Amino acid sequence: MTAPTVRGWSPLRCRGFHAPPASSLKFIPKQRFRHLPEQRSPAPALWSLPLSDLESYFVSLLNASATLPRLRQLHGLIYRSGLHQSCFVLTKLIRSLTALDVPVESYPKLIFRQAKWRNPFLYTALIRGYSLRGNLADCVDLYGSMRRDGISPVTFTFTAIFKACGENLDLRLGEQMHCQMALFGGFGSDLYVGNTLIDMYVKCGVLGSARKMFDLMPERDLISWTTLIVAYSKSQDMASARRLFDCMPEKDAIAWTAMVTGFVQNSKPGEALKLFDRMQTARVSLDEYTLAGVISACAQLGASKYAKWVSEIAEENMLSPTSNVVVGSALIDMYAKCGQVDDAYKVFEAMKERNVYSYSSMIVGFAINGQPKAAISLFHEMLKSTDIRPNDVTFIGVLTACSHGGMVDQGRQIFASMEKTYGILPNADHYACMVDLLGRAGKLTEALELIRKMPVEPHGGVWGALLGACKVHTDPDIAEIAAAQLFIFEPDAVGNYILLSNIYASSGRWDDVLRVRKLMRGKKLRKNPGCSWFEAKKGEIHEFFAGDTKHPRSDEIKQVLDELVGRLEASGYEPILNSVAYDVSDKDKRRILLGHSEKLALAFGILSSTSGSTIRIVKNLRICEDCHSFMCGASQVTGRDIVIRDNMRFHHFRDGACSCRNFW
DNA sequence: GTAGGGTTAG
Repeated sequence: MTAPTVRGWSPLRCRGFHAPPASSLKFIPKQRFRHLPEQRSPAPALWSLPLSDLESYFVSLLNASATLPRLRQLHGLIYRSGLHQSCFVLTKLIRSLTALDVPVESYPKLIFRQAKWRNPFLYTALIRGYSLRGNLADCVDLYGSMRRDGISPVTFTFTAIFKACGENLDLRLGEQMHCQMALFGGFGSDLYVGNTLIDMYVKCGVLGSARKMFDLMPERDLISWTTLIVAYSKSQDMASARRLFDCMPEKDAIAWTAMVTGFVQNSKPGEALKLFDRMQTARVSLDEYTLAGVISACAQLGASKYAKWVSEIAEENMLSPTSNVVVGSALIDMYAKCGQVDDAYKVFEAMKERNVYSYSSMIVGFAINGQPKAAISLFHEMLKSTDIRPNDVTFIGVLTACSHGGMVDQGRQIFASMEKTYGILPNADHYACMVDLLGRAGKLTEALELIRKMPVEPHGGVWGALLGACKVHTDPDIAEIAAAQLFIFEPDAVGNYILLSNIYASSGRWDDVLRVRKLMRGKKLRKNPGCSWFEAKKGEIHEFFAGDTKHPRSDEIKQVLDELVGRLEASGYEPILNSVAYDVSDKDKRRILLGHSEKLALAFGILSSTSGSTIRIVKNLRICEDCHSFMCGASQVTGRDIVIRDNMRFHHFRDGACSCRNFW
């Protein structure tokens, strides 16, 4: 055992004494001290020390003790040495106990009750114990006793209580305690107290009060600034977050990371990467947290050039996906979102440690890339050969897989097992998956019934799943019900109006089509122009709009497209004219269909890429039926793999078939 | 005693 050196204690000052070997602490029978040990005569060598030295010595032992049996042992020794009269030692003991999972009510409270003297720190240690477990009522009770005993609180007392108020979202009590604290004066200028108050107000959802606190603080540190930046970004106010960030007198890696991930969480991956670039220019070190945010930004962009770039950065910074579970899981998600599910699985396989994030990302990755069987089998493997328990997101992945794989019964079973076997209450998102599962299988009435009976309030996702299924199965009546709800939840989402209008168009209900168009005009909503992107070999992105002739190689593109249409028609392709939601001539419909942006992108892809390589296209809107059948045919006659990521999902076209099994 | 992270379906 190393001799302790805390608080001026030195072995040299205690002639003849050496710290006892660990084995000498074993002589106290365990059960005797289960609760409070009785006093016994001290061991001579140790107890001959002056009390102040003993105190320091025990505190150093307590600081180094991380297990309950060891703390019990020390407790015994403390009583035998007479140190149980020292508030300092007892405070440390209570703190060490509450840092473990020892319930405050049992052991720590007993020590507190038996203490001969109680000072503010001893009270605070127990209050903090309650606070750590989110037990606000007992925190405040004890604070009351403390005041009745005539003991003045210290800064720690208030930080513990404010933390508990934040955890419990109890704004009223938080404000009350804030006023109480003001009566004592002085505490308000304490940095820790100020920062904890900012955090409390943020957690309680009153950003205004948090900002006021921040503005009133006589001095601020990195934590004050970062807390507020995160609060702004969580409430989708990136402009305020950015303003604060730019005003920060100095920034550390955590502040930079908070800002980068703020952009990611607010679906601004481009901004996130720009800021990350600045972070690197400023030579700020990065860690797994930063990288996870950057990888997530790349995942949102979904372009493989970023995948390569970010993998290199990870390696340069010794953050290998093999050994770092956070980086590994983020990379799995990124590759999956770039449509490179094989690369995602390579990362997954190579990881030394996996957790529920790694498994969920991989399961979702398989599910959205048209490999439902792989997703389900990975789920079963996780249950069978690991101790990792699925969480709500894992079930989203599994249910999505069942839905895309048409496995209705299996989906129903898994959905039922969520609560029964895993204690996870299905939320509205899970119901959306079930509606999707039933809807894709053509069970539209059953899906509607499920929504009407669900115990949680349905949200836009649930009705959207139903509307999507109505598109696949052309059911304008149920579509009307779903759309009516969606127009309430998402009044400005153009896609829903378009979808309903397309369903009407497919059923030839042109009057209704016009009615929806009028509704859109009334709300000043415009259909987003269809746009597709193709990433060329060197990573440059080529953009195509529907009917676009602006590309420098437009003539060649048209030539390739005409040639392709010829070959497709020879093998039986017939344009799906229903996909045009305008009441125009068939000739015009054919012309409009041929101008769809993904077809232009495909033609350019064929023109500019090496033969045999996969053609990857990203599209801003949902792929139409005609383009879908066109791509199936194109993959067959050209022998090329085509991957299209539309705004809903991935389509992997190979040998004339799509991974989505024609349901999307 | 106080600040940053990765997985979510239509």
